[in-house]
Amino acid sequence: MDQNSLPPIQTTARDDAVLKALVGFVRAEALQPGERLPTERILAERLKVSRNTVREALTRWEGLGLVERRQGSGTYLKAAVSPDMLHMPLTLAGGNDFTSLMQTLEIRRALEAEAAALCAERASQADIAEIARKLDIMEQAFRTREGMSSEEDWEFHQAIYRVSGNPLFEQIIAAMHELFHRFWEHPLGVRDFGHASFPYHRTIYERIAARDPQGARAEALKLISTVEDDLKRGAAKLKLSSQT
Amino acid sequence: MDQNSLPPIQTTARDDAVLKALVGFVRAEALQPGERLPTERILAERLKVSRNTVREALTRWEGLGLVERRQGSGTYLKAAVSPDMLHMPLTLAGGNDFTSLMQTLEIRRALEAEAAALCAERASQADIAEIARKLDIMEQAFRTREGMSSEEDWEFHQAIYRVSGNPLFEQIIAAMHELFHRFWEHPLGVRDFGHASFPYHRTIYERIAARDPQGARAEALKLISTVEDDLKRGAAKLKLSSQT
DNA sequence: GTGGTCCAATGGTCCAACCAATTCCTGCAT
DNA sequence: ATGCAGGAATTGGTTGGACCATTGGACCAC
Repeated sequence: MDQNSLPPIQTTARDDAVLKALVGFVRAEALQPGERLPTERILAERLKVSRNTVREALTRWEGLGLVERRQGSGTYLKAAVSPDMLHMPLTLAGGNDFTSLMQTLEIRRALEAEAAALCAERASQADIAEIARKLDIMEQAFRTREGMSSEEDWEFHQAIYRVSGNPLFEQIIAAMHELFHRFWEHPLGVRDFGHASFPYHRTIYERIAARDPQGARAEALKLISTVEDDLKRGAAKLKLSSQT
Repeated sequence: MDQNSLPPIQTTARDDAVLKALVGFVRAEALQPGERLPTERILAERLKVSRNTVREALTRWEGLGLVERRQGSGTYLKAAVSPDMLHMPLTLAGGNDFTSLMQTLEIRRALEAEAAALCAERASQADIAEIARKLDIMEQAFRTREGMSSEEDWEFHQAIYRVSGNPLFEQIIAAMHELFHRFWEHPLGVRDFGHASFPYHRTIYERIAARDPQGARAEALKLISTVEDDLKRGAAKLKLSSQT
């Protein structure tokens, strides 16, 4: 017998019910990400549950990154919701050491390469133009400020993830990017960190514009490899300085 | 001015502090997954916070799958915790439909290819022998039972992830695998689902044994492509049958 | 305009009680 | 002794009400 044919009965599931109702509300009102949803007090009154129960439900959504709560202001939708969402919370035991950064980077290499390939397959002319725009901004920032800019660089890559047509790429890499962000400035004391990756941004774009998935994948792999090299260089330097 | 030089200050972070304290407690007591942690009332008293605050913190952990709460029994640890965990809650819109499966598969293709390449770089002779063993088991199961076996196939791939030296690969793919396990059996009614992927398991192994990262990556990409084709075939079939 | 003050709205925290599920122990019947 | 019904204690789930801290806008003096 399929054990799935007899799911456990639900006697009480207050907060789940609250979330279900909230999904219905968001869809009924056609709320977009960024908009504010009703106050906890109003929700509690309307749904005939305690405010604490509402809060537990919202806490869960906050943990999933679906809403953001701002004291004194309200609760705001952060992502689109749908009745049949699947949640896949991953918790990775990792630290701030060299090994963790390297492992994270390997994941990013995998996803970056695939996203670039998919992007080259699926990009419309408008998409390609948008990526070109982000590339220009990034290159100008590079020349003006004499170095890689986290912000504009990140925008460029995000554009690629978005055009790939698969939101999971952006979600996963965004989570890792947050972890990386503090080191992105001057990781491990390497001054020109990221310089070597600069030219590959344009080559990736060119392969995408040429609708060449294999080429885009190859260039993305090269880009991440330069970052890995920078990281290794920094680690070696750190090891050396600790020996003195 | 670097906008990072003025980060937002943190005035209150009660529940975060609770979780931090809880991490310390778990490590101090060397609690293993499955063990019970103190009751909410005791935690509230010890930490000098309200029980509500404790509950909000535990709700977050429950959402992340770190603990399990059983009414009348207690709260139990479900996974190892560490001070510097990285949380990556993924949400895929749409549940069991074709699009979700496809998007998940694209992520898997990215990770599978990279894991195979890293595996080819780093595998020791013992590692290669282990993978060969898993491959033999899988191939025998295929011939005996006249079809792909989820179990043995999964074991083979897991072995590759493990040898890649990066635990993140296995963690991420395992989360997705668990989520879609029910569909891996006969997804969308395609009988011989996965048959086409069979020969590529051996070719991947051969490229790994030959220490050929590029080749291993290419073979892994081919393997996932066959699965994608199967999926598309199933979707087309479904669409056709729904039109009658 | 600029800056300051006040105030209402809103999320954050706290408390005390009760409900519901679970666990465990007691005591009775066998 | 054994087994089992039944109740008491434990524990998470829910409720209602209160107060605190932050926000953002309205209003005002300069």
